[in-house]
Amino acid sequence: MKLDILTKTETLDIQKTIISKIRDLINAKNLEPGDKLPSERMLSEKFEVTRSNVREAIQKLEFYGLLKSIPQSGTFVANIGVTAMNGMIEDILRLEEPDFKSLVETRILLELKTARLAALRRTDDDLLKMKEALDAYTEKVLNGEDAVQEDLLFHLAIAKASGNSTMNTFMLIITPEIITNFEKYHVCDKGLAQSGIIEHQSIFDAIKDQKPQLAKQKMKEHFSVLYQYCYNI
Amino acid sequence: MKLDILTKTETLDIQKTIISKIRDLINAKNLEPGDKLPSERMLSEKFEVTRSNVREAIQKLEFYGLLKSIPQSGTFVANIGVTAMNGMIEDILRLEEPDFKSLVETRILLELKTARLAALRRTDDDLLKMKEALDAYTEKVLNGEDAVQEDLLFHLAIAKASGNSTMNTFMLIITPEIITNFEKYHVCDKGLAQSGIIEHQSIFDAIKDQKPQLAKQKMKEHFSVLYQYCYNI
DNA sequence: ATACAAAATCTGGTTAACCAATTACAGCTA
DNA sequence: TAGCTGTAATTGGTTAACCAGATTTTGTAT
Repeated sequence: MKLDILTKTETLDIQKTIISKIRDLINAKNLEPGDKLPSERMLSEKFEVTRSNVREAIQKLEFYGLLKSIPQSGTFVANIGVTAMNGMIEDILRLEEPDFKSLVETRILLELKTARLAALRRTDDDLLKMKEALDAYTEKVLNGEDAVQEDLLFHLAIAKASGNSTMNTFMLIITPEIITNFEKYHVCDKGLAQSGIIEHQSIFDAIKDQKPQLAKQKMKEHFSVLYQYCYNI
Repeated sequence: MKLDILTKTETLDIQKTIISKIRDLINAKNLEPGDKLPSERMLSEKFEVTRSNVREAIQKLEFYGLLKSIPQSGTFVANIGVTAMNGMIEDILRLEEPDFKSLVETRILLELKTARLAALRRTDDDLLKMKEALDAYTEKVLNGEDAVQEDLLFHLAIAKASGNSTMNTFMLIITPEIITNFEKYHVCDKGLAQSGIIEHQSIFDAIKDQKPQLAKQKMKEHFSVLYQYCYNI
């Protein structure tokens, strides 16, 4: 198990090394947007690593929109100049694992906004989905069961109703990590679920009645405990 | 070229099919958190697809924190129950490509916050990095050159100074798409760069002087044109 | 029957050979 | 010489064989 972690960080280190070598190469050759990178085989030979490693590194840079691979043709520099390329690669290399405080802070930011937007834009279908999630949550809590999942599904339903696909995606990305940390730090073992029913209902009503400011306010109150907890960690 | 696009969407469809089949399987077998999925080979045989396809689908679900692969052991359901699993997979399947409006909306949300946080938390080193980015931007603009890259690097420097790694990551994710769309819709071909210098300087000063509310306000003014543009698309 | 050891099997990950499409270029034609 | 064509090399992607470690099964001795 310990070995597994070791090899994993080792793999990450190799990837970071390759990424910085790709950056150096782009700088050395003064590659502009649209220019072609050397082939994966050449890079793997030049860097003395396997082609798989090169591919993974390229895919990561592709995820961040810096490169673009085209089958049977080559890998190309995206529509970003050398300056932005250098800056962004440096940022990517220094990216650290998100801490819990950072996750909660971001979640609150996103959810205050999605609640407001949902009140403005929710369709009737959105409302139905939110109602279903709300009922499922309420039932679980009243039965004294654990309802962390239903809790978050209600929040995801709001994100969906916000009509903002980017925020929806970001909520999906942070949700599992939030759940993990909740369980790790036992955030929800504090009888918050009961009061949660009323708070969720208030948020739902505000969105249903299309009152954006109220929805945001109710969401803020819902998170007040989390705020507290976050600052005391 | 058209074929390329076709095969790409086709690949995505296959992946979505596999993901939903994995969901069905988790439901059918009532797999709980920590339970093991069938091996990749069995899944590829059962679903009548290649193992590569199965691996890609699993990796996607791993990215969203729903599964966890352990070498030489198996793929396991993460610490998320069936309910959340079902809801999140449904959301992931329905995720659409982010539209420009959604991107801009999210960017503004993030940047108002990172500006405020940067004013509260920036270190002297952060300040130095921001100053460098600011000077690079100013010089380019004064020389009449295109400075979109330097513009965004300044904003990324702020995100970094915010001390929130999640928001920093999200900024990195949306920045290239913002750039692409800026060029696509010619957002910046409007002589905004000149006024941008003053606005950037104001933001920098507010962060330097550790005035969070002012930093947020100045950032808001900086984005007012973008707001306008976003609503008129 | 039980405890333990050894071997066979099964796992995700890795590697290298293979593929189809693209590209570059040599050579032919007009 | 200009333009075309066919062939060979190059490309990222795919596939199947392979690897090392974990797991299960099997066999043996107590």
